[in-house]
Amino acid sequence: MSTVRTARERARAEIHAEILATARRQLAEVGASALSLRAVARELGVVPSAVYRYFDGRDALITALITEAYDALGDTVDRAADASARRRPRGRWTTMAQAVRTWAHAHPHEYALLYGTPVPGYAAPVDTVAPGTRVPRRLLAVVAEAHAAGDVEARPTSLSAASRRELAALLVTVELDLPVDVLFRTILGWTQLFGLVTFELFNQTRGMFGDDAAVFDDASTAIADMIGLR
Amino acid sequence: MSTVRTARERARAEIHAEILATARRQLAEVGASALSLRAVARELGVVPSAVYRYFDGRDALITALITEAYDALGDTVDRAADASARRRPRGRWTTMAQAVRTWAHAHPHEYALLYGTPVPGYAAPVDTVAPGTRVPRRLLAVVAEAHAAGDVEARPTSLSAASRRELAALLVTVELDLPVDVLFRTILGWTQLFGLVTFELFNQTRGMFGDDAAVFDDASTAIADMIGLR
DNA sequence: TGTACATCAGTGAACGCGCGTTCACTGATGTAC
DNA sequence: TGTACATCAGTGAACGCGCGTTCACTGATGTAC
Repeated sequence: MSTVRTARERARAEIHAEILATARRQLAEVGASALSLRAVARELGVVPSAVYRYFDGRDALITALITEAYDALGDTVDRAADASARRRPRGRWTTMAQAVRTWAHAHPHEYALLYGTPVPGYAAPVDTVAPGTRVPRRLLAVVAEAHAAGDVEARPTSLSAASRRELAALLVTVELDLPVDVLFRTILGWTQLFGLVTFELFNQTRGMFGDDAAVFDDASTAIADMIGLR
Repeated sequence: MSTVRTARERARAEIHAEILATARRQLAEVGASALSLRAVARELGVVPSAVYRYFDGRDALITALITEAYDALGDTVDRAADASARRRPRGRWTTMAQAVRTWAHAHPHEYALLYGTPVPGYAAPVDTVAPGTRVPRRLLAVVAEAHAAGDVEARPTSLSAASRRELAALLVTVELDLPVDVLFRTILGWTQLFGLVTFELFNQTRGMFGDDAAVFDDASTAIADMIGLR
């Protein structure tokens, strides 16, 4: 019950971290679907069953990696948003977009784990939902700040009654003061952004452009304009 | 050398088709990464090595499935484009978008095979590239028709010199007469469309809306507007 | 400070599973004369 | 029309692999008195 950690506790925390780090390394190398508990144990120089002292099994390991990855990307986007806090909303958006793209290219397998085909036989538990919403939440928050400052152009967007209802409900959930149209366009921007990154990473744009980065640059600006950010 | 097919030839073609059909069925059930040559053989009531008479191995089987799936989606979009040939470009676009979404929801694992995480250890051979470009080509063709008919709004789009160069080169490749801006916005629309469908299918929008279809409807219209289709 | 007991990290062996691919073979189908 | 040979679809057995998970165990660390 003391705050002093015993040697055992310290060792435990350390090895827990080492397992995660090794799993992360292997994820980066072979991808999620080829990630194996046995291989992690092997690399750590430990018998496979030993890992069970720390994780309930392979699924628990993957869940931990998903959470970690969502948080890593979330931190990246937060940093981009914070660093550009004094810039115009349009510039903030493109800064965040760049951050997402750069992270994705630096961590393709982590990105695939989050935004690619769901791992077969694995059902994401509730624990991963909250970190998974960090990026869209932050994007929305930045747009909401811009809106509050009068920096989002009004722009007529045709929406069905059903959509308006869905979007209004969502606004209540995220607790933001935003016109339904702006929320809608921001969601479009969010999906557009990740659609682009996914296409790039999964080779759908293969050979389309010699310089993907340049096109992405203009694309993220175009998205900011579409949303109406000034 | 005769055009009359021997019994052997007919049997061969039939079994080739049966293997593919079984593989397709299993793909739909368990997904690409869990697709197993042995399981296919088992379901066909044949010994695993027998499949090698028809396909060079698991990768060849997957390649065939990818090609098939691209063509199935390509046909679907072509049909949507043809069926809406007399409508306004804006309506054609949303019709095609709906077709993509409907097909994806009806064939989630096929969709994942095409647009999800690349299958680990599998390198898509050149054969799959051509069918893989059918959809974007057709989308572009429809926009080009609209442009020729004066049904695409001019709209200033800021593009870097590098992007303009890339896009101009692409225009030459696809052999279309289209302003660079319109090409750019169409590509954005294409990625946006698939970004939406992917997010929906891979559960990124989980619990965001009660009625995804309604929002998608408005989204595809918004994309058509963004492109400038009348 | 020293002893007796409880905790728990890591071992080692095993279970049961499925996979892709190879290879020598049998026996039916097709072909040439 | 009938025979001899060539082709080739499918068999059966095997190779070698790796996987996740379980369980009884040993021995070191921690705790209570």
